[in-house]
Amino acid sequence: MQTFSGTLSGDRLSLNIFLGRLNWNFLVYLLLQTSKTSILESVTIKDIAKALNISTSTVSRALRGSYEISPETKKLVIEYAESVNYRPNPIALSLKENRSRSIGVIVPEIANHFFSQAINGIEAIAYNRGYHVVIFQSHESYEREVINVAHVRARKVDGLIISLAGDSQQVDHLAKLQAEDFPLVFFDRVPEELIGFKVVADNYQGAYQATKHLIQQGRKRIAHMTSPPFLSITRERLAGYQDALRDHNLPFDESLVRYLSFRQEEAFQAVHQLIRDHQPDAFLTASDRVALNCFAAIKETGKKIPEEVAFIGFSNLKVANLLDPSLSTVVQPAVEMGQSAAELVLDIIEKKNREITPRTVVIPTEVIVRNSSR
Amino acid sequence: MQTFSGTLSGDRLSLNIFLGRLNWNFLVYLLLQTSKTSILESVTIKDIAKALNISTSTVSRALRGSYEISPETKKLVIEYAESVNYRPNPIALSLKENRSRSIGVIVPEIANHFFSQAINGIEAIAYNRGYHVVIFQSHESYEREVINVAHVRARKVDGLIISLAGDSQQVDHLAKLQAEDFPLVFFDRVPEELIGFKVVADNYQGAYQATKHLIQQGRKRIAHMTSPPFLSITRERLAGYQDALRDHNLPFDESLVRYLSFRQEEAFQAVHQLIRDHQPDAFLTASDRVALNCFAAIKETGKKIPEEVAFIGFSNLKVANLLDPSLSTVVQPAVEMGQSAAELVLDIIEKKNREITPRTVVIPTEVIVRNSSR
DNA sequence: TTGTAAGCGTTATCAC
DNA sequence: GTGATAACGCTTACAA
Repeated sequence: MQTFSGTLSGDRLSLNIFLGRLNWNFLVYLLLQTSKTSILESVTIKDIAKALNISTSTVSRALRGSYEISPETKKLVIEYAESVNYRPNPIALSLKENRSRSIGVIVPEIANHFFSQAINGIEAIAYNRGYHVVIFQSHESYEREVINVAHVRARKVDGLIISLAGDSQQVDHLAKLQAEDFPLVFFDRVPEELIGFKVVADNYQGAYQATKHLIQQGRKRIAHMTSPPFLSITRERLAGYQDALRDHNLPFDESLVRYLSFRQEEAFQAVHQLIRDHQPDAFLTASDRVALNCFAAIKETGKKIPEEVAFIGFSNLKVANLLDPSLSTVVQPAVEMGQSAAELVLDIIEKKNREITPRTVVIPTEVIVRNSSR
Repeated sequence: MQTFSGTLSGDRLSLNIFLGRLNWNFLVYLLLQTSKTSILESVTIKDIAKALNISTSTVSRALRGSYEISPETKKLVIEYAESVNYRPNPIALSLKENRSRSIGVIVPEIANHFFSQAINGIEAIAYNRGYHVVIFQSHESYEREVINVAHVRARKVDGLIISLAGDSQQVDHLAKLQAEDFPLVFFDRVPEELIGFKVVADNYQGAYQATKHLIQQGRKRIAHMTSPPFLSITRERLAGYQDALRDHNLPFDESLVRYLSFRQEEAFQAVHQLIRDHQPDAFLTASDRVALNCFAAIKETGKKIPEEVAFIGFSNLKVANLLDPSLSTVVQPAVEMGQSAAELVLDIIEKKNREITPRTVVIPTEVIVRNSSR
């Protein structure tokens, strides 16, 4: 390794060096054209440095537009980089900077319109702000959720948006993240026992308005088919349902409430048993999945909707609408919730220094009534 | 930087060094207990090496169970690593090995049961074989697809499974991947102009059987609502439809065929116009999305299904079943297709040397008839 | 059996 | 204004 600075002079020598550069350039150019460009390996900053006979640091600085590089060098580097289709290696960057310009999302299930639309909301915001989104599924299992959280951290995502698995009653793995100041936003299915950043739908109002609507339709025995009792969404909706009954002087009958997991047979059994033993004249159902399961179950019993039993579910507008335009719905504001969660987590990531204080963002729900005839 | 090899001798000096080691260990141990374990940074091989006063290479080898390490050292390292909850940094590994033990999946839309279930199939296989799955959406846009392909490569995924965007009539970006010998499997929406690895449903048979069924029900004017004409799935289904008509001596009436994009209004208009001007007595519809759009549109016209018009669509069993148990379906074998694609791409990745020759895997479809009464 | 050092692609900190 | 060098975490020749 030699440095010639100050020892080089005279036309002849410079000329040689100049020729040397040209040859070198040409050789590298050929190499790039053949092996490099066409085979898997991609162009690196080093390749550019060699080709242009300058140092990698200069290339790096030129590419990031550093002020200390001369305009000519800058131009040369940038144009050459473009010509060989240089792309910085995000993995090398992640290793160096210990971050990945990406956020993780853990949802119970992707094959669920609520979550897939929420992901669309998240992606829209994330991409606008220069982040990638990496998706993980817990499949409603606590264990997989824990594993996913570990992966998310190993992959050095800069933040995490999570909706709890139906199974997750322990939240130590998340408390630990919080303790480490890792940017974390809870989404839809949030843990009540942790304070932190949360984005939820206005489940209380949704349930209240839907119940009120059913009552105003003259319904008196409104069944409430809902999710597992330890989820906060369950409790909020139950409260809205109860308050609406109370405000309209109807009794709260516990035997009209059923807590369901997400399995289909369970909904079938519960609906059949209810209709047989408790004569409900209306159903208010929770979440996308539960709503669909119950809707199918009711249809199967042969009861006419809405003539014999009214039906209104928390669900995705699109799904409900497409398959039965008469289906009234408490719209789950999936996309908006996703957007809000993404904005929140990115704000936390980027303003890491000036602390933001934990807060809960409540996205309004809307009750869409499709068929008010009885 | 100094080397003492050969210059160290004498009891006193060794003793000092030994004491120095002990102190150092203790210090590092404290550090690990406090800052390292509890704050974001995770334990590295270096930390372990320091703590145990051995070299990083020894640690590395011990952890991967190399035969050249003494059993005692191995035990020591492995136990210590466990005790501090060491996890190898996958990013560093990716950088070193120029691969990531992950496969990319590009689908048009995640909020589509066919694709989200296919992803479930892919994930199941991939995880079993120690790979991660990274999901990208093209949102039916050619441009986004090209960008996604670039990202996929930058992220150094080891292989790619792709279902073309509704928009993608050019496939240069994929031909390029193929030319570079990048492990690539086409899935469901495959390019006809490229030879390569493909996994598709048996669309021809599905359409043939469904049409045959409708004919046997006494239908004579069967409309075919399908996807854009340049997609191979479209052509295959059309062929099945035509052949079934021919085999049963029914005329093929071009005015009963409609090519639809994936937008809802389009389906509505087409259905209304068909019913008004061409009196179809049955509908055979393509893909999940088109099927649902058309089903909703038919319902809206007020025509009774199946009394006035029969309906059978290529769709996801679960969706169709849940929302209308009477809906007959050509089942899209989403999960199986995903599994098959994953197996294929992993085989290609892992047997990179002994070449596998391109092939097309055809997954059987099944026609499920739900309501045969007229 | 173990240690040293180079390298994966990039940037930051020094020099000069 | 530019170049050497170290560092991010890990593996692997090559030495010892």
